[in-house]
Amino acid sequence: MKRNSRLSLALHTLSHMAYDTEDAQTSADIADHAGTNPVVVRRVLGKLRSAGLLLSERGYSGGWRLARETKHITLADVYDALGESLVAPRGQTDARTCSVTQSLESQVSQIMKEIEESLVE
Amino acid sequence: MKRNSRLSLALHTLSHMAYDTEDAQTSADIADHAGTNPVVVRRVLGKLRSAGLLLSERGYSGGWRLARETKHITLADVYDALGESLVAPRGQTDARTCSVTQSLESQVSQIMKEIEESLVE
DNA sequence: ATTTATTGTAACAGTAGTAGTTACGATATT
DNA sequence: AATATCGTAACTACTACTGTTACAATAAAT
Repeated sequence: MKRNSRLSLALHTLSHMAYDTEDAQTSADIADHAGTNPVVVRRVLGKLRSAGLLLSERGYSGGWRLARETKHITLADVYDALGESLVAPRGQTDARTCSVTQSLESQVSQIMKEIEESLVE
Repeated sequence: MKRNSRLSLALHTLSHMAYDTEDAQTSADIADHAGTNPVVVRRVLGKLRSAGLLLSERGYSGGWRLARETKHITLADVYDALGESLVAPRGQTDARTCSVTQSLESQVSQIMKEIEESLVE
């Protein structure tokens, strides 16, 4: 794994969860499947939890599960949850970002909402 | 300027060029407008030239100009020209990338093609 | 109560991409 | 010959990212 594979990790995890909505997945299992580290998984999924897409439970039989059906999770949701930005370096999108950038970002966001089937796939 | 502002730089430059298709723009001028360095500009625009979106001329009154009207340059063209990748770290998209990633990338690419007005704006 | 399994998070190291910069050759106009 | 410009290599500094270890907090199992 190298750079910016968070979106990839998030989408993979959501895909797998869609097939097994019953059991909670531990970050260790997810990390194994994704070929990465549990802490990395917790970091990424933590953002999805903050956005209300996932739930996590601590303790003995804890783990991660979907907060809602994947049918109702759009690519835009995930994208936004991760705070990704196609154009501007994250953090520079604070105040006087130019019109071109802004219009583009808003368009990207709208477009994202049109792809819902990518997670059902 | 920090990270991954290439797409931003490319789009801005194309926008400005759309207003003045007559004169060739020097990398120094473009860099001034964008608040960056001529070499950085040449690096980024060089990729657009390789993709056939721009033309450059060396020598005395040289500079950069559009290879075609911006009406016929899509966001997808620019995105592809820069070799950007939303999901996978660039370079990892070589062989056995998983189906989820591939289907997503292809969808993103298709979706991009639907936004042509963003450059005309 | 103790053990065990799990998340949450901080801290740190190594890696790698990026922007910025300088330098200089190649090229074209004046 | 002088000037202006691109093309590109080389280098530095910065920063984001992943991977990793460590440990506190929590919850179930025994």
